[in-house]
Parts: sequence; structure tokens; C-alpha cells
Amino acid sequence: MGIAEEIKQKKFKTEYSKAVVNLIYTNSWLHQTHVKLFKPFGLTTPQFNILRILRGQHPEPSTVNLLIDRMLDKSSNASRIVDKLEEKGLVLRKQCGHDRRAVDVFISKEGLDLLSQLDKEMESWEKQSRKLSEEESKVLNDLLDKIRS
Amino acid sequence: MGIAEEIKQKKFKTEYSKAVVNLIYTNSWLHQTHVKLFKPFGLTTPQFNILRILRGQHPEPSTVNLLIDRMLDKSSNASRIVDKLEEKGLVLRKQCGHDRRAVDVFISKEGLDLLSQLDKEMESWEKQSRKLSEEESKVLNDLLDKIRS
DNA sequence: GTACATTAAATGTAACTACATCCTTTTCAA
DNA sequence: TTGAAAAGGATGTAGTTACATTTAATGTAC
Repeated sequence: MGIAEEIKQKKFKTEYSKAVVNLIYTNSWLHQTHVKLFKPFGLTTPQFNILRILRGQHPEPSTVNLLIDRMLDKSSNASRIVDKLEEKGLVLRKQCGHDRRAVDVFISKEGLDLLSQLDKEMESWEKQSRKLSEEESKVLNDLLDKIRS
Repeated sequence: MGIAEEIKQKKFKTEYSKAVVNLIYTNSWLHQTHVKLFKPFGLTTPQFNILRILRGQHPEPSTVNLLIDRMLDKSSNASRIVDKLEEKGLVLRKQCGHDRRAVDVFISKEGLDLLSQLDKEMESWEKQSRKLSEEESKVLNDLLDKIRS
């Protein structure tokens, strides 16, 4: 079912304005599936995102500023997300050696273990529900990059 | 700049998993621009979305359930968004004639006027910042529809 | 008609986001 | 060296979302 039927809007002024709506709608759809996927593991989507960035840096630490810089959703509060992850024992905070304003954030063993479980979940979800080929995905990536350019 | 450079993630397992991240990131980018666009008019993005649905139905009313059904972001609370719009005089609520549980929501003259102002803003924003042709937009729409299929 | 399930919407609440402000440390110009 | 500006992060708060519960009206089986 196309976006027009989905939200019962018959006409769009241009294909582009339809694409803008479609992007928002598809993102919302995707977000719902992620929420359902992460919930059994007690993680929200921003928490998952931060954990993945930390793993990307591992074993090097990340400062909070680096996390903000790389977060997908710039609007959420990195400092407080790290609070939550720390409470759960998934990350560690240490004062940075050479700049005492900065904080080094590390992913813990528990964090890495949780992520590797989630990797499996994500992978099997992708396999099951994936509708695009690699070539189609490549085209989509190029178009999305172009929108923001 | 492609998504990989943008969030400094060098490698993705598949083009599809890259597209998933790209979709989230691009949506966030788009959301920021909408927030900036609507702010001078005192509207949030869900409020704008609800107003547009109401205009689509106008002069027929919409029930709250219809709004929920068509909202782009299913997670937000339609009833409370209508509260805000009502406070601002942009919509009216009336008890529905033949089902007294239901509420008919109408867009007001003020609401229509505000939207037509915003239309102009949106249009000039689209003209300025638009990077995709109609054909490219069409391809994007098809791919997004396919992801959700 | 009466009881029970269902539906439409509103509301309570805990958590989260958005944004401003604060605190501490660092930088840098005079 | 010292005082102002800037940077990194934490925190306060108002508003919003997520989700469960409540209230009221309708539908339905008996």
C-alpha cells in the first residue's frame, strides 16, 4: 500500500512534497518496530544508539561531545542518556585525564554483551522483514544523501 | 556528504542497514528544519500535522479517532494536541450529533488562515532547499513504500 | 429491559525532550 | 598573572510523549 492510501491523502502538490510526508511516515513506522525490538532488553532507541557509538569507539572512550556529534537524533540529551546507561551498568564514566572538564565514557562488558544479543535480534528482524535488495538500498541511500546535500 | 562521513561510521554490514540509519538521520534533519519553520507561528510539528488533516476534511469535521488514524506520528496524543489547538483558537470541538461519545473537530477560520501562511513558507522552503527532481522523488516514494510493504 | 463487552475520548503519571542556565575548567589576550 | 571569554558537561524546568486507567455512551446477548 502506498503512502497516499495509508494516510488517505489523495493528492499531493508534487512528488517531492509527497516524499517528505512519506519519509516522516516511514520513519515513524521504523521507529515503532525498533521500540518493540528493544523493549524486552529495557533499552530506548536513543540509549541503543549511544551504546552503538560507544562500541564503535571501543576500546577507546568517547566524550559526551563526541556522542552528541554522532547521535542520529540530535535533540535528545546525551548526558542524561549516559546517566540511564550508567545506572544499568552498561557504561562507565571517568574524568578525562588531560581535560578535567571532559568525561570519558566507556561501554562495559555488560553493555557489549547486551549489544551482541541485540545484534542477533536486529539481524533476524532484518532478514525477516527486509523488502529492499542491496541495489535498491544503494539507490535509497543516494537519494537520502542528496536530500540533505 | 554521505551518511557515513556525516556520522563518522566507516562501515555498515549491508547497504540496507546503512539505509535504515540514513532514514533515521535524514528524518531528524528534516524534523529540525520543520521545527524552525513552524516555531515563528507557534506550532509544533504534530500540531501542524493535525491542522493539515483537519483542512483535508474541511468543511466536514474529523473525530479524534480519524485524526489518530491519519497522523504521521502515531505515538503522540491526538486529544491533547487538539486541546492546544483549541486554546489557540485554531480548531473547534463539538459533540457529535449521532454518537455522543465522539467529538467533531473543525478547523477554524484562524486555523485556515494560519495554514495558508504556512503553505507559502513551506513552498518557498521547498523551492530553495529542494535537491530532488520529480523523477527522483518518485523513485524515493516507491522505495519508501516498498520498505513498509 | 438489564448486564456485559466494546468503543470514543479524556485524564493521570512517569519518563523524556527542548531549551536555558549554571558550574567548573581551560584558553587566551592584555 | 589575571580576568574575560569559551568549552564541556550537568542540571532545572516546562512542555510533550508513552502508556495505563477512567468515564461515558453505545452495542449486544439474553
